[in-house]
Amino acid sequence: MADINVSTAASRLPEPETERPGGPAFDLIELLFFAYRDFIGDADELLAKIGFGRAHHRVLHFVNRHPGMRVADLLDILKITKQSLGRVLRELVDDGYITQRAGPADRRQRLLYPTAKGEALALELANLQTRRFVRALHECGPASREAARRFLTAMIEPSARGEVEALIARADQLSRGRPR
Amino acid sequence: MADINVSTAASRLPEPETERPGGPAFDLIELLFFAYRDFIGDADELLAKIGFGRAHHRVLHFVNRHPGMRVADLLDILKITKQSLGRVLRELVDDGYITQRAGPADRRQRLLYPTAKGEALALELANLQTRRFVRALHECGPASREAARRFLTAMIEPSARGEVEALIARADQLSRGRPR
DNA sequence: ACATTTATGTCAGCCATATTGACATATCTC
DNA sequence: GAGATATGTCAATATGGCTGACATAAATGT
Repeated sequence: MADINVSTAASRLPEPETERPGGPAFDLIELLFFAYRDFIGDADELLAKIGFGRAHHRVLHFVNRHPGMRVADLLDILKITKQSLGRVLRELVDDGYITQRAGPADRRQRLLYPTAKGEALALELANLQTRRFVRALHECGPASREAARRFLTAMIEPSARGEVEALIARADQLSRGRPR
Repeated sequence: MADINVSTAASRLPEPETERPGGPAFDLIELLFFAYRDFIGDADELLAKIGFGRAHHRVLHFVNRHPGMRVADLLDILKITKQSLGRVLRELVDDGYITQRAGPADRRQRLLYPTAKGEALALELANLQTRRFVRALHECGPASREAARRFLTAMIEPSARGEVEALIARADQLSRGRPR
């Protein structure tokens, strides 16, 4: 990052960088911006190698977390249209990362499952991002994982929080059913 | 969010949702995903009303934080090409949010400044996002602001951390020079 | 049984944001 | 004056969204 050409006289004060209590939290805004950029960047690199983008990542991630989910559920989580999902999902199916099976009770449904190949990729991507969390939380001390969980949860729109927590709890229970 | 159609039998265990210590941190990954989505969503709504997108937001934000910055610096922070910046910057200038002035020392430079209108919009956007931080941190207790800062900083790629911290410190010093 | 609704998919066209490559202009530096 | 630098612009392309319209199969309701 090139040096920003601002008044050279300004570069001396070593004061604490606390901003006015009532003012905008520019520091947090920017830290979250850059943190998220690097967090997502971990996956981007790997995805680019196989010709996929973030859209593929999101779809594969949620299908892997909730094997057997319906297309409608995926659309609802991702908040995109079925047309947008269409191409991405087709590519994931064509390349053998996801399979579709008719629902046992309702045969209109095309339930989505990761293949072994899909699971492997999803895990590889999650491991990359987990590594970043683990490193960061290690720097932040022992209780920081729960603190981070609480903080991130609190950042979610209150009206959506319940759904997100339920989503995570459901997936955790699913994966507890089929360990390692 | 529609209910995800998974085995109904799975929905009973009220166990703690801690995952295996060594496994992927799916919960954190998803919490950050949804937290960032809502964080950016605050601004998206306001931007949509005036026909702008996230690209405009990013440009306006950094120009407002570093008045007088060069185009090259902006490209470097945003990590986009000048062609991509081109349209967005032109629209911001045409609509009176940003002005360009030739550099006093080097007249090839087009230093970027927010107009009063641009400052107002940048502040409004930052206030929206700050409100979310304030609410979340209030839920997390008194020391959580510094904890969040440390956590988010730790999430940034170590090689980029110095630059980001310097960027924030420089902007804070700039704004300290022209209070409220 | 038939009409309607639902779950899914697909075609066509549009928009926003990014990319690469080539080239133009003004200005600074040696 | 030659060359490097800061910026801008044109053209073509990719990705990932969108809306609207329409198609098919299967479930549901009367």
